[in-house]
Amino acid sequence: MSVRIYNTLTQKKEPLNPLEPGHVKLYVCGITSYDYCHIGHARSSLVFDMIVKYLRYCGYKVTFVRNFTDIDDKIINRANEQGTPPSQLAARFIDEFYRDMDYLGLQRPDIEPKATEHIDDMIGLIETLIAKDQAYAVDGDVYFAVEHFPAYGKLSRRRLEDMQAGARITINEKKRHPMDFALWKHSKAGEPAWDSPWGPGRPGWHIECSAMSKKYLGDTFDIHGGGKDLIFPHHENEIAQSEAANDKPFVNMWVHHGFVTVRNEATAENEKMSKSLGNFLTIRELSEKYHPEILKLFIFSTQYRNPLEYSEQAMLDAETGLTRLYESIAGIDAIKRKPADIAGTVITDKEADKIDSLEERFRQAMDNDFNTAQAIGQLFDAAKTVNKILRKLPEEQAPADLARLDQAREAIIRQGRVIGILNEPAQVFLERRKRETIRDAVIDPAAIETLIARRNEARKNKDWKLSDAIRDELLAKSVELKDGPDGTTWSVKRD
RNA sequence: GGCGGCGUAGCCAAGUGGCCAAGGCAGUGGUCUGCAAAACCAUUAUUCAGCGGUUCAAAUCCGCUCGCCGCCUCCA
Repeated sequence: MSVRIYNTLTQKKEPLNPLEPGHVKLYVCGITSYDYCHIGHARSSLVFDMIVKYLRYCGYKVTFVRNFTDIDDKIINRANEQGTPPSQLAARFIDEFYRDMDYLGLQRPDIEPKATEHIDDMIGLIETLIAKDQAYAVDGDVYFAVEHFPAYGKLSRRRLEDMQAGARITINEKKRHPMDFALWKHSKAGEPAWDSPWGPGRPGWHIECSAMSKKYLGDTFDIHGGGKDLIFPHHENEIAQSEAANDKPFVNMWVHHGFVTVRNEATAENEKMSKSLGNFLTIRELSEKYHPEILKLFIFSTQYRNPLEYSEQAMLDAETGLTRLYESIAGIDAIKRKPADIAGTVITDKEADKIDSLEERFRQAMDNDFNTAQAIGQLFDAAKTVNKILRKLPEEQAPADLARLDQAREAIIRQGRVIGILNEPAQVFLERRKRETIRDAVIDPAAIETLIARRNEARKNKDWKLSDAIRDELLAKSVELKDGPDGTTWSVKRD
């Protein structure tokens, strides 16, 4: 059994076979730092974090590189609008990015190279391409000659002729072929500039990834990832640059995740969330409303390659589901343990098997191109089994049953953490959730406790009318009561 | 126009040719409860957009039709 991953290059699921056995080298295109990150960036970060976590869980050593594009036309334009130096703007949004990543609870990649710190590497690569007649300099610019690279289009499956037909290509007299793309751009007065053999300028967008991946991962590495929108032109161009320069295959597997879409109220249709459409929701906004694990459960409830529609309702569903998992764990934590000296068991073979096979079923789902949706289904299935057992657990329990429940608890948490959830003690999560929901309640906890006491007094006197009146009163304020064997507990109902 | 993808229950979403088509949310009936809530049990797609084809066998493979989305311009 092995991890199978969908490779955009071959359009097939393929077994992962690292060039260096047991060591996966992964490069992911990171952000261009000129604005706050949106939920689409969150999906990207979460998906690759999950992939890294899962591969490590499987025993692989993973070297994970993710870059920052900190010099680019968009950065320059935005900096000019705001009257700040581009370098300052870029640095600021890298900080903001880290704040978002911390909210999501993500580990840092092993290496996070910045474009501006690798200008020399890029210049070296461009010189190699010019020497090989794969690139040419014109008036301080350098362009890649796509016609000199026969494999151009192999990732995005398009031919040069087809692209020209419908493309919106800006006419550029300097280019020999309309699809040639810039490796180096000469700088106008006042723009950031680095010295180069072609005069002062800055790198084109694509060359940084070719240069930095080569530096940190070598000429050929295992996996290169990014959003589907990067397939063309960004990744296509990276392949062209790297393979033309190195004369070696660039990347073995290309992994691309799908978009987050959002409903357009005007057209009632889903559309990609993007800056140009102005319909994006920032991670910062989400962080004010939702626990990060809710966002993760929402994002991983769909396989990473499929589109994902964001909605408040979907987030509320995810919250309900996450709470369900935590409550199941809390149920095990709350067992009043009185091990009895009995060999018997209340756990059926089928239930025992559900628990014993959880890890295996989880791995099967994840091995199949990181099918988190299916994997999560296995977690819920296990939680259901746990609940079933808890319900029939006697006051004095068989040690074997307690051991099995502890095993279940451990297994659910361990698998959950691969997708970034169940990181907190269940009680902490549930208590905090309760506190957070209290904020929305129109009544304070002390008053609730007073009412509960009055109601329990009424119940003792079998004054059901008063008892129900108090319960209804609290329910009207979204406070839900639960009468259990150990007294009455309450929670805030969300609607 | 070129290329890629999607269409599975009220909603979300798995399904790598062959036991009863996972799982979640919502719903319904029941157990429990003074009544509730939670939990549990049962139930909710004789069917996988439609039509053909391949096969002993297809949601899964092939073709066509319809609908939707994305890329081809910056984009996760």
